Amino acid sequence: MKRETQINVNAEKFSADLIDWFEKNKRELPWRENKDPYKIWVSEIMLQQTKVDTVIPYFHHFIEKFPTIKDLAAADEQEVLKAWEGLGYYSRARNLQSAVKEVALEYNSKVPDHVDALSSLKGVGPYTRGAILSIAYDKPEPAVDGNVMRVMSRVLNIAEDIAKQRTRKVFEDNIRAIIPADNPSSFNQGLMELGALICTPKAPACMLCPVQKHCQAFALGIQDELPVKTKAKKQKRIPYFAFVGTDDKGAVLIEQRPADGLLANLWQFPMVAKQQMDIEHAASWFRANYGLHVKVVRELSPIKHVFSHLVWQVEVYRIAILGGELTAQDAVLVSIPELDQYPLPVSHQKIKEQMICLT
DNA sequence: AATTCGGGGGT
DNA sequence: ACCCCAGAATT
Repeated sequence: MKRETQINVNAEKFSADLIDWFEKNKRELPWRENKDPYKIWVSEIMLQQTKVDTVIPYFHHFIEKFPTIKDLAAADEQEVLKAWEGLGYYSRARNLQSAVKEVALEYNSKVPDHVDALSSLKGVGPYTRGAILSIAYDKPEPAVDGNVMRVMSRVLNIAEDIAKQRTRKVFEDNIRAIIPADNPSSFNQGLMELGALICTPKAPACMLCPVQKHCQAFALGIQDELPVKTKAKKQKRIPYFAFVGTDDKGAVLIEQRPADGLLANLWQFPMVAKQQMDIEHAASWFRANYGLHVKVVRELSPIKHVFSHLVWQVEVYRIAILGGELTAQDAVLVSIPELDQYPLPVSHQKIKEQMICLT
């Protein structure tokens, strides 16, 4: 018979062993220095689909630049994106600032401590909501991320596909039945820490596991079979041309990407899908789209950049801007030092490095 | 329910 | 290559 929750574990003893291990073995992380809900919030957004080691330097810089809700609410989006440059999933940064503005305006700059108010904030989903409520406000709410699903799929022997959206609810139901009211923060963080350090995706360190005696998968010797997760499909490859152009004063031509979609509002060197333009027609394409008279100088090193769902293969050309008047709305000519103010995706940072080297 | 959003590191 | 990562928004 199938049940909503399958509590084949002693909740009290499991929690006690988990929390005891966490308190003794937790890593010292910058967002664990205090319980400032704003800092917890920023860290949770940065940590979405992103490893701790990657986040740490970004977190330090971000908090130094935007120490409080009011600072972030008052900042230019451009500055926020620049602080996020290279971290990826840039809508996180834009949604975070949007939500912070909402908190500044509607909640007197205090991060909400209730489910409904938190959920209404942009970029705050079920996981982040639970993380803020449990870690910043000590409320016994589940915070189910990939770590938690991996750990609990093994502890409770749950074989549902964790790639499915609805599976998260199964784990939330189970966590609700186990999470202790007196220390939900260490419980939730303990599950994640355990997933990161011991109960790893491959070759979990079961011999070092503080909750080994509670683990169904270990008892059955099936820890390597869990969790069950269907495979993602292959990325689509898209070939592009990109152009590094400077005028007679050494100013560089860049353009801002659209406000929606991939790398929204970031800046880039002019780029066009190969499918849309033949390189023989580059000069007339620039005349038509930018109002500029250009000449292709030579080809630089191509860039290959892999995203979650697609791959850019970019042929890069050095061009000279000989004249004309810039007509493209979202394009600007900037000096090399000024270029540092503009947030570029990593793919175009690579192109920028090539250009700086050759200058 | 499936797809779209980045980028880095491990194996 | 393929996998994963303190997921959320959109379609």
